[in-house]
Amino acid sequence: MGENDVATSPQVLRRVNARRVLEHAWQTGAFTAADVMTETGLTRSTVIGLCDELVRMGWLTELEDARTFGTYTKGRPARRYSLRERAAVVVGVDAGYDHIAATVADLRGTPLARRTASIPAAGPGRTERLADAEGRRALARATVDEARRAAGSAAEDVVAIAVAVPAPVDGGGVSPPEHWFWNLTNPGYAGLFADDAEIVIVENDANLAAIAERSAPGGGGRDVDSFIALIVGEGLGAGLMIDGRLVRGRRGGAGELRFLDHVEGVGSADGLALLARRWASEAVSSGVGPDSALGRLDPRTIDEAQVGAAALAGDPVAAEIVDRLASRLARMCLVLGDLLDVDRIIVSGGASRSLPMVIEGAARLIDGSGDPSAPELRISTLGEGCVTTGAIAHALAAVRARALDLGPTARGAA
Amino acid sequence: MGENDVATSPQVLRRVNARRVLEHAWQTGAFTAADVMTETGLTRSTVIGLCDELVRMGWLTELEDARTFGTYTKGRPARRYSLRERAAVVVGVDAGYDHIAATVADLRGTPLARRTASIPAAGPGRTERLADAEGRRALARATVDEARRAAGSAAEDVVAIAVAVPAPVDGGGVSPPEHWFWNLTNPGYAGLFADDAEIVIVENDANLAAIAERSAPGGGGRDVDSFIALIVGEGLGAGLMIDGRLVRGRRGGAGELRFLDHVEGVGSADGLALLARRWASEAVSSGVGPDSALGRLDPRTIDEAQVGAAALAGDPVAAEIVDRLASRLARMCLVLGDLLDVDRIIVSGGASRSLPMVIEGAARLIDGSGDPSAPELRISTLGEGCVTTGAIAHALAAVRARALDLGPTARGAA
DNA sequence: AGAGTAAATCTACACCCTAGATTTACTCCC
DNA sequence: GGGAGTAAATCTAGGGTGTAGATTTACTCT
Repeated sequence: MGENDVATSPQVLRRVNARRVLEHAWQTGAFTAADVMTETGLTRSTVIGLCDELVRMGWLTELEDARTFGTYTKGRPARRYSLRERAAVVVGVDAGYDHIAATVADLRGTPLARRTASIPAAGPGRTERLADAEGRRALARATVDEARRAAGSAAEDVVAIAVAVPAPVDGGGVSPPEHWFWNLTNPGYAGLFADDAEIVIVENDANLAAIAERSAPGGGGRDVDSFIALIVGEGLGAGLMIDGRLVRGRRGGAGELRFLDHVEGVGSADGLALLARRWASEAVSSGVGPDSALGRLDPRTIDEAQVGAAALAGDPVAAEIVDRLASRLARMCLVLGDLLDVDRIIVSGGASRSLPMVIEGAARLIDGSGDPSAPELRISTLGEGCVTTGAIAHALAAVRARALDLGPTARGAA
Repeated sequence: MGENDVATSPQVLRRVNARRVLEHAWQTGAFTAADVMTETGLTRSTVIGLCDELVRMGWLTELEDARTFGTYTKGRPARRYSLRERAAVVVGVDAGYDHIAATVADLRGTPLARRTASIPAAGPGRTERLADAEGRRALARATVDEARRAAGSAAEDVVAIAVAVPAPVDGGGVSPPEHWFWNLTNPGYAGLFADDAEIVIVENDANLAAIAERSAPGGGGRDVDSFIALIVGEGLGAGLMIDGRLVRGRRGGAGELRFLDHVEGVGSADGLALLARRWASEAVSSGVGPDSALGRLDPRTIDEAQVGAAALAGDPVAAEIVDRLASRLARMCLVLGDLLDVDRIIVSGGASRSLPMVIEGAARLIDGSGDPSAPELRISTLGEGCVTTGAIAHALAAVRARALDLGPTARGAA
């Protein structure tokens, strides 16, 4: 009755081996049958059969330039295959509170085009943002479409979309309803893009940052499989990568840091940027000595970058703020490191660049704590695009996992 | 050259399907080929072939009493198979600070024999224990051997041993060297039992409690796959079961609660029993009113059970201690629940029985906190044997995972 | 004893992989 | 330019594993 339903049979083997070959292609660039043979232990006949099948499906291309390419020395030249990077594209969306960015990437994660849109503040006070839920949905869709067109891709080429939001997200892409901020920043993106791609993922931004760091050069890497990606900016968010996998929790809320309200020496989950501004503004309002350049700034528009710059220049008021922030961050990291036993905490987000001395100071405090199990604190090497990189990586991982199930319709023409 | 090494071939399928059949046997009791067919989608021929193979290996027995058993109505009676529960035994060891208990169980986890030994206190002050590392190793071995003999099992019948210790443990069964307590309570059990069974596991006790709760009636269960097992007694330990799997951390230290030192309203990772005694002793020493029965006790030997009993009897001093403990526990649970987004926190360990009002009080405080994401606090339904149950479950899980690899020598006579 | 029934067994047959012989497509060298 | 030499590709059994469906078997019920 069912045609391609159960099939607990030899055919399963074929699928398994096809996956292995495709996975090899994904990790390696151009390759020959011999490469796959040594890695998988399969016979040449089998490997070539599988490769041809994958070519027919559209996932691989045959390169046919063994000679042109320098590798060949003697003997019959090997057929060379490689992943068809442009068989489809994925879109990584960073949908923050004050901006939306969409990046289109090929199947290796190489960015093809990027479009960003910022959501303006309601006033100079920098707190409320203009766009409501509906506005955000429209903006997200427009930004994604623009990026896709800029990449020269058709709508059917998009096989996966991953959206990063600064809110907890459950397995179905839904954020808990209890917090207005979460409802605003995740206004149903899963439903919005449901028809645009076979795979649609909505995920917490810090979780995606953690995914990005896992494969980053200075990040998790092969040896380090327990770490936390901490996004510091206006707020705080943590992505928990423990034992090589993401810890999400019941409704995706693992890594929420409200509990810092109750931690001595921290007291709130406010971000470093927010606090730097607030403390600087307070200090200036109540008057600072003439040796501080901060005193010449307007306390209402003071900026965390200004605090960071002043601290670097040796300003005593700014230095004190940096110290307070550093000890706060250090305490936070020690607490998280103790409970979750991670090797490393990797900091990204706006404040990691505008206030580098805070991270450095906290790292020194942690090193000096004498705790042998204390985590190592690092600044992300990925910079601004950390979250987007993670979204693309996550989307690609989903594509890889389901590659053989995806209908050929979704993957452009051969 | 190698005989049974790679084998990326049809034979793999056979293994996969054999595992599926064996897994069915493990979950179901007596079964027929038809049962497996509906569950796996395999053909009768295949299923029967696999069953016969598993019988030959010793994992299954054929029952041959389709008629005797009431089930049969019409048609040719089906052959009935079932797991050979006594094909091997596993041992679960609860190696605490002040006691060692070994339970021998069959392949379904049914306990066959149990032997316990307590490690006496060095003095009436109840702090230091007599046995050193070497003494503990000897005692553990003796207790395991006695339990095994009591179960009527030969040494070769033991296929797996799981040891629960109140210390963090890494993947190799080793505890971090930095803490004397950890070195004392895990004096190299992995090496000690290495030759006694094919599978030797050393694991943190709270982690094993979490494993036990997962399959307990009131515990995790199918619907709840994020929860924390909290062991309260002299100290505190947490087993983190998030998204259906155990969170262990770099060196097994996830769930260590030293960070509570820095949490307002908690302040230390001391256990409820310890604090109950300390606070009661302090209160009595500094004098209590005549309406408190505690005043008649010797402050040096006062016991947490006495505090619990007094509180139940309405003693005001005890009630205040209980209240303090409850608010401490509630705060702790809210912090853990917030960071890890768990459905439930399940409390076990000595203090959950001697101080039930503390748990109840904390549960009320959490309910009353108005936090919609707050976890539900429950007392474990497993009682004393929680850790042992988890050790057995964990050992069995390991056996099931590797069943087909285990040589037939390890599994008694047919 | 005979009909009815459902499990067990038996008999193709398709698929997948391996192993080894053979062929092919090159380079290198005289 | 025409052989070695070489390593990949291809071809040809052959074994293992599953399904599908006809046939046989072991019962119960009448």
